[in-house]
Amino acid sequence: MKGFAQNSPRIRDVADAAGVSTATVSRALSAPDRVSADTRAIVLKAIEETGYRVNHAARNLRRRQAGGIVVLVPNLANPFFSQILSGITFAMATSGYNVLIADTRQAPNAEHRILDYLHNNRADGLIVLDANLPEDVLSAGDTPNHHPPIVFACEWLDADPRPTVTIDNEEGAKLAIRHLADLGHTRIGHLMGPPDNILTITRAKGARAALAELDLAIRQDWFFDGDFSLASGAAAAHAWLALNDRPTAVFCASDAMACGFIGELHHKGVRVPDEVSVVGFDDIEIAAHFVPSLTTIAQPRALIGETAARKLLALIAEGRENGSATGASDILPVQLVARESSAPPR
Amino acid sequence: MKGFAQNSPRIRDVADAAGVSTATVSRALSAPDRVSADTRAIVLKAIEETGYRVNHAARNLRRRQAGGIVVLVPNLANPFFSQILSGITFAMATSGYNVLIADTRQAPNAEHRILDYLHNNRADGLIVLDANLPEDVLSAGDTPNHHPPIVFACEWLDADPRPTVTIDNEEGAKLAIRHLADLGHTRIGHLMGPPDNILTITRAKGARAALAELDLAIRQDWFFDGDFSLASGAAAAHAWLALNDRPTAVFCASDAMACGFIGELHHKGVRVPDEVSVVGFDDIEIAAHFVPSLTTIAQPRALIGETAARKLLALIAEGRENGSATGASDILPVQLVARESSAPPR
DNA sequence: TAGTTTCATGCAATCGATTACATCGCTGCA
DNA sequence: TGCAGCGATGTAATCGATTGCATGAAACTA
Repeated sequence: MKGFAQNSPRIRDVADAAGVSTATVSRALSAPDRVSADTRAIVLKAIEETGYRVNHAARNLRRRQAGGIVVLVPNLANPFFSQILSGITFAMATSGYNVLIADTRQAPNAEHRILDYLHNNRADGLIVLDANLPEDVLSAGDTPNHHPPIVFACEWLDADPRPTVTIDNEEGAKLAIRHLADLGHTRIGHLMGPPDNILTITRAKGARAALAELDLAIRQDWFFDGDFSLASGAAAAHAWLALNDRPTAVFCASDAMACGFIGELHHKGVRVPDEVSVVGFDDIEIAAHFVPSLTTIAQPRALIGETAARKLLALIAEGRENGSATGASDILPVQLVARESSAPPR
Repeated sequence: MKGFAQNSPRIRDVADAAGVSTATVSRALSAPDRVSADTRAIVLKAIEETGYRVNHAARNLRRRQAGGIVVLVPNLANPFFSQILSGITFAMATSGYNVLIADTRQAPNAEHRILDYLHNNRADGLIVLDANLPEDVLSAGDTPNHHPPIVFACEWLDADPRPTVTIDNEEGAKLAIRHLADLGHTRIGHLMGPPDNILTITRAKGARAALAELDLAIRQDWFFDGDFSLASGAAAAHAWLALNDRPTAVFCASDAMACGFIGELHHKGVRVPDEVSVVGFDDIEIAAHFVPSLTTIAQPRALIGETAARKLLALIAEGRENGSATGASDILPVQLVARESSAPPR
């Protein structure tokens, strides 16, 4: 036995069964209006009877395409991305393209494998959720003709012309700060993401801008370092506790950090929002069920994935016909969701 | 312009550059010891110079394979699965196989597309994380030669001979119940998953067995219905509150439900573990940071994914050589992690 | 030294679907 | 009646890598 693929019917078998040529069968499938209605019916019946399935390898070879798109995820184990993936697969479901996922931070030689994806094999397009890839991997200018279309989602490269799907991060941060100020807080801190990350930078910028608008203090020691993770949120709790002069509210750049922060404070006997108010960012599913439930900036994760996928499909189709690759970018709206973790200061 | 793939070098170009035949180039890549060391070096250099990348469509066509494996996930948006996926992609990274993901509960006509995966195209193997697929889709007996190898992970079909990678669910449930009993609880309830799910059944069975061993009450009204989700945990909180005669501890079949349960009780002013102890199942990342931190049964999710992937690779390789598809199954160990959400009854 | 084996390599068929081009029969118009 | 035009279909080349078989050289055996 050499495998299971042995005796599966080919397009030739269908053609014979239907009494037509393979070309007609092929057309009945991929260009239905190029065959007469009668013939199409006969072919479809023959396909049914033989149990024929197209061989994608052959189709892709002939069409000079890969038949799939690749999603580069910084960390698959991070639940934040699962709903984005869900949106992507949803939008891709009817497209005929496969969805491949690759974890960019995963050994071994991830970099080499990503290059493999980029150089016009394996993928007809890419959705990149990680803008912190090695510089050269994503460099825009070089040999543009050898890259499949790319759409950035969530994260992006500054001053890069390629299309992106993002949310209004700056506005989100402002909403958070204003919300806390509205509650009466005047001493507001910010727990940031990883240093080089564009989201970190943008959200911190928004936070600063809002604080400035409101004439509130912007204190370096109230801007805590983190990396979006639960653990870094817990670590920030210690930093907060160590301060002599503490902010009465902290805006965290991710819900995960907010949960870690609150959880660790709880262990130390500090109550939220009684002693400190907390606002998160993302509105992950657990946010509504956390104790206390988490005030946060909601971003439409599934929609981000869906939008990015549709945009990529459009780019692929466009590139097939002519070369006018438009790089329009979408900015999806964010929304403040007020819950228990934020309250007026004591 | 017709696309980006236009002028990418073919194996012919490499052969010309190296002054050898295409056969030799091909062998230098896929069977290095069939060419002399000298030739191999020359070929590798030529590949480097030309920037050649194999065309996977052509390779797969010739090799009569799909070049990828498919993971069927019941719900991609559920973070529980992301770490399993992470383990799978990790184990697959060096294999040369692509990892495709498909959400089995996603419109439209998901069923049809799954059949597509099953019938020896697109995928050289499947990892199935959802044992509740339509019967006929996964029926074991029919036309076995037309199915690629399948490995079930997490969930499985009862009395199905195909290989599975699971954890010891029954033992996990027993650990949870015994832990609560050790703390002094005698009135213990169980929040279950979706009715037809094999995990629900097995964990409930383990819970019942442990309660029986300990001579504790097994009360129908203390077995709550759920579906593994946060929302169903919150709903169960209302069921618990509605009881006149309440259990002092509840073992939940998933961490998500445990969090939903605790969160909703919190809203109603009921404190955990003061008024009721809670034990979860899964040890998702947030469990350690929840308020209160969650006592739970840890299962090695990344390892499950990794094990399933390796098993599948072995099956694929095996099927290529001879037909002895061994169906050995792995049961990975679980572990109780005691945290704050469980304490002696008042 | 002649015969046999082994190793490295080349030649060319092959995987299965798509599609440019050719063909054929009709319709419609002059 | 004759011919352009059109729609439906067939023929056969093609996509690019792999691999069975053949070949020639080198190494080994008797």
